[in-house]
Amino acid sequence: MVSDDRRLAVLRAIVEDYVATQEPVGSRALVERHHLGVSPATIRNDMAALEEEGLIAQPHTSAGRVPTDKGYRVFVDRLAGVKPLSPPERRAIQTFLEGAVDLDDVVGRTVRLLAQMTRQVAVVQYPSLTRSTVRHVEVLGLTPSRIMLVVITNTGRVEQRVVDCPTPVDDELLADVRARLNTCAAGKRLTDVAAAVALLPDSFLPEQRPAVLAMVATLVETLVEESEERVLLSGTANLTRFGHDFPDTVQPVLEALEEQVVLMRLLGEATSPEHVTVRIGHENTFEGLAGASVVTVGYGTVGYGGSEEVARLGVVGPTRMDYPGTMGAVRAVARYVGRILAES
Amino acid sequence: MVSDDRRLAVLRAIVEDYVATQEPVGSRALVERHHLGVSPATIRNDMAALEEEGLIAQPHTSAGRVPTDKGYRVFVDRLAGVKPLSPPERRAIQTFLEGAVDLDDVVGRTVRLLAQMTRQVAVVQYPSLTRSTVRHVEVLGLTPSRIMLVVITNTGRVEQRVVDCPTPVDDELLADVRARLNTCAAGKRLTDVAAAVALLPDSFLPEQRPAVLAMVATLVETLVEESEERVLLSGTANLTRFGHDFPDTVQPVLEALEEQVVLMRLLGEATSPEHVTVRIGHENTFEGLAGASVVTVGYGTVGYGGSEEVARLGVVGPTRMDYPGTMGAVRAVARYVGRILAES
DNA sequence: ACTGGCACTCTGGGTCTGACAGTGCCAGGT
DNA sequence: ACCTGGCACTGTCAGACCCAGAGTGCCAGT
Repeated sequence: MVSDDRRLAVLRAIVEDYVATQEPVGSRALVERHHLGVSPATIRNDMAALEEEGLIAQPHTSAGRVPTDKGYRVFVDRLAGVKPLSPPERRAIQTFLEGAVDLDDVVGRTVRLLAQMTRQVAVVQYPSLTRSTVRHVEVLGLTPSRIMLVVITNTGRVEQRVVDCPTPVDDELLADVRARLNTCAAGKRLTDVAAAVALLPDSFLPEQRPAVLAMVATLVETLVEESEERVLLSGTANLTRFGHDFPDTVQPVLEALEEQVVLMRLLGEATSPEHVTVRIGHENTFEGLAGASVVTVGYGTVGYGGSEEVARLGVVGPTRMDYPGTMGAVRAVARYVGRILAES
Repeated sequence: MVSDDRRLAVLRAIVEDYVATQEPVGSRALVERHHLGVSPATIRNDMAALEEEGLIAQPHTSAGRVPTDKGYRVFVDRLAGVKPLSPPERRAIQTFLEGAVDLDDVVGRTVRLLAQMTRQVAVVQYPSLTRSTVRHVEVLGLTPSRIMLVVITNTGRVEQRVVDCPTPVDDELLADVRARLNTCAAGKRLTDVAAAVALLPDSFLPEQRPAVLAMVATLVETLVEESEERVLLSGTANLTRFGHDFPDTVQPVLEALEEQVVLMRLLGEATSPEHVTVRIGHENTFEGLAGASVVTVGYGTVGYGGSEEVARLGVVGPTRMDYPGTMGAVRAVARYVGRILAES
């Protein structure tokens, strides 16, 4: 059918215009701006059909049409590509990220960059502990019975925890534990460390065992707990830009973004780890985000023979967002971050 | 003068009512709620005098009066005390904070707690590096020419940085550097470390010197740079609660809060380190915060013979806030955090 | 020094109106 | 079978208008 093609063209035009103007778009404006070679009346028929299918809706009788969540879905899936960035933009990303001095700085710069580029709220997950490996375990005596454990991962992340040992630990034992912990754990994936060190205490003298047990237990606990990973947020001020229909829209979003758990779910629920994932409006499981869309993608170290995803990043914005542009920005930033991480 | 006393009482009543109702308060309502034993007309005279002094103002002719920034200032300085918390509240603080497992957790819990208690935006500065001391420096070889430095402070904070050395470094040299760095730096205040390690490279063999120099330089740089300290933020959703006169009020505040620099200034500009400091409206140097008040206080380790301030925390809210209550909450939280930090 | 009374002024909310934009449908043309 | 022009209909939005209410300032009286 010829009309099916045109209907989709109309949908695309509606989405584009609505995103640009923020106002319901009518049949006349449509034929004027997009040089479809037909009359408004014809468009109206197509619009009626689109509305029938649930892809667009009108706020009230005799207002223009507005895309529904489902309409955006079709737009994203079938009508829009990912808009690649211009070379200058790419250069800007690269130079900005390359200035970072450590992992915190990389993540911090990334989140700010993303917020600024998309003019929306950006979310970046710290590189995952569970998928990365242990580079080194350090054991330090603070006092005879207080030990500090420091774990350093191959992504440059550092975790530390203080342990209260039941019995004092002398320097010799300390060095011993350090050495043996490292032989057991170094190079292992964090998820595998628990198994690797499980039998370690047995190889120590009985009177040393309680202290060693405490340390090992804390180590394992640290790795497990911290795999509830941290996320960084930036650009909340951008939310106020669409503050016309305020607090109803912004308040729940802000609240959602303050909940670590919700954030993690947002990032985690991606269907495909590799490609840019878009969740539109009610597709979000958290109801406060019913009016928001989330665009995410995995990023990670690429290069060691195949890409391995380490964590995710993305942005949160209103359903009426520039999907191609946002997806392009998110994807580009993810690639560059992955590259930076791989280098360090 | 007897009337001077009453005038202040009127000011207090106006502030309290306005904070409670968010609406301009008139002479009639005043005499009804606060049983001042005089007639509205008398109050009106007092109000006229207060307005003369610039302590209150009326939004338009024939509306009630609203406190000015200057009025709040007088209220805070002369009329209001710090409202102590109830014992149950104190217990709640304590148990909540005691559950923390490491420094990040302490700071994270603190900021969330403060936001929740005051129902405003909370800001907590990480315990300062510059005022704290080095507990341990760890030097790790990642590859022969890539070294990772890890600094652990007495507040439990960890900073790490990767160094690219001009020449390869073998394990022996590594151990040597580690040992000597620690003898030089351990126990020193971070600000003094630069001086303490300045001469260190000279004691190494000429061919080792470049590598050692690189490490020392990075170490010093880390300590200096990171003393631009980090701050944590929570409760931005609370801003929407007074969203009546929206974006104009909230937008600049959100923007200000995203700027690390502004945040640091906010916390840093306190006049007195020990006591709760309140900056009201235009007293804030950042103009985006002209409609906001900032309540801050220093916190730190107490106990080692005298209290030493380590960092600051506080909240940001509208000028029309409950000052006594907010000040009480801020002070109480600061005390408990200080105690927790001292213990660990 | 305080009070009651009075005239004045401004805001806020309610209703009403006309202009406007956009639709749905129908009848006619290709 | 599809497109088009025309027309009647419907809802929103902005402006005009008005009234009631709240609050003030001032003055004369106690």
